[in-house]
Amino acid sequence: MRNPSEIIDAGASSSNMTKTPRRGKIGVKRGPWNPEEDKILTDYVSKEGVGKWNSLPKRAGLLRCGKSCRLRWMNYLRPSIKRGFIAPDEEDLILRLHRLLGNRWALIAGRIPGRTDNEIKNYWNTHLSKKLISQGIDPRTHKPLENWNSSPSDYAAGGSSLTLLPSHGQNPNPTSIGNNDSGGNDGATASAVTDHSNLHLQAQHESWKNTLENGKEDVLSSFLDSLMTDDEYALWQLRDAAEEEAIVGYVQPAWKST
DNA sequence: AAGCTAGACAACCGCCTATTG
DNA sequence: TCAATAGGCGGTTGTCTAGCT
Repeated sequence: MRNPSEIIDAGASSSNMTKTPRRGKIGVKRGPWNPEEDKILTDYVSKEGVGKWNSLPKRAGLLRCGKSCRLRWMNYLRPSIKRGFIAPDEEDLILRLHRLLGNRWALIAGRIPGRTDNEIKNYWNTHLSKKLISQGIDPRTHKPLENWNSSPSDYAAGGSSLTLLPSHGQNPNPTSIGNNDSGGNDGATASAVTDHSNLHLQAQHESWKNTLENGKEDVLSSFLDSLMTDDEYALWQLRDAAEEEAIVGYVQPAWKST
């Protein structure tokens, strides 16, 4: 949160303001929203609908920039938003999705009803990344940290129902889309990626990556839906979808290439 | 009681992409 | 085809608050 709301005034200077904004439009209020502003925005959006954010403040009578209005609505005022405690199953889903998608917060939030990208991003940065680190797992790559020398029992610490080590005996540290380009500590885990199901998961990720890059959002969507229940099922679903939609040839699935 | 510190998270910023004229 | 604009996203900042010393 910021200072008590401030309005950027044309005559303001760094000497007579408690804090000089890094940048700001004249006559635009910044900082925390108050209940009156929330009500104005909520009333306006419920009457007129969302969109045209840039002109909305003027039309609604708010001294805010359009981006700020949009953010406030999307992250806090939308009726569908579920706030507060993140349940263990939600946490587990966030971890699974992050392992696949990396820091694609909006994409992750889209699969978790009632949660916003900002909320998930904050939760990740303040809770989950630290939890993974404490368990010797790199939160960016989901691979074991190098030089992490805690005892194995520490992996079990944490107390939640996290499914950090996926069921079905899959590779616990598959490549994380978008975050694995640097290579890094592959040596520590290379030997682990040997069994059949691990190959399946690798194929799953590779294929999904290709799918995303080529805009097959419908396939991606069904794939992500299936993540809610079962990774292995997800693999088969993706595979079937890829075959049916003739992605084969369009994008060669990883399981076809071996 | 006062000061300090770390955690939590709302809000802002800059960049990128899509859309429109 | 290009430029302007709007919308969306991820990274980061900075304040508040609770817990500790």
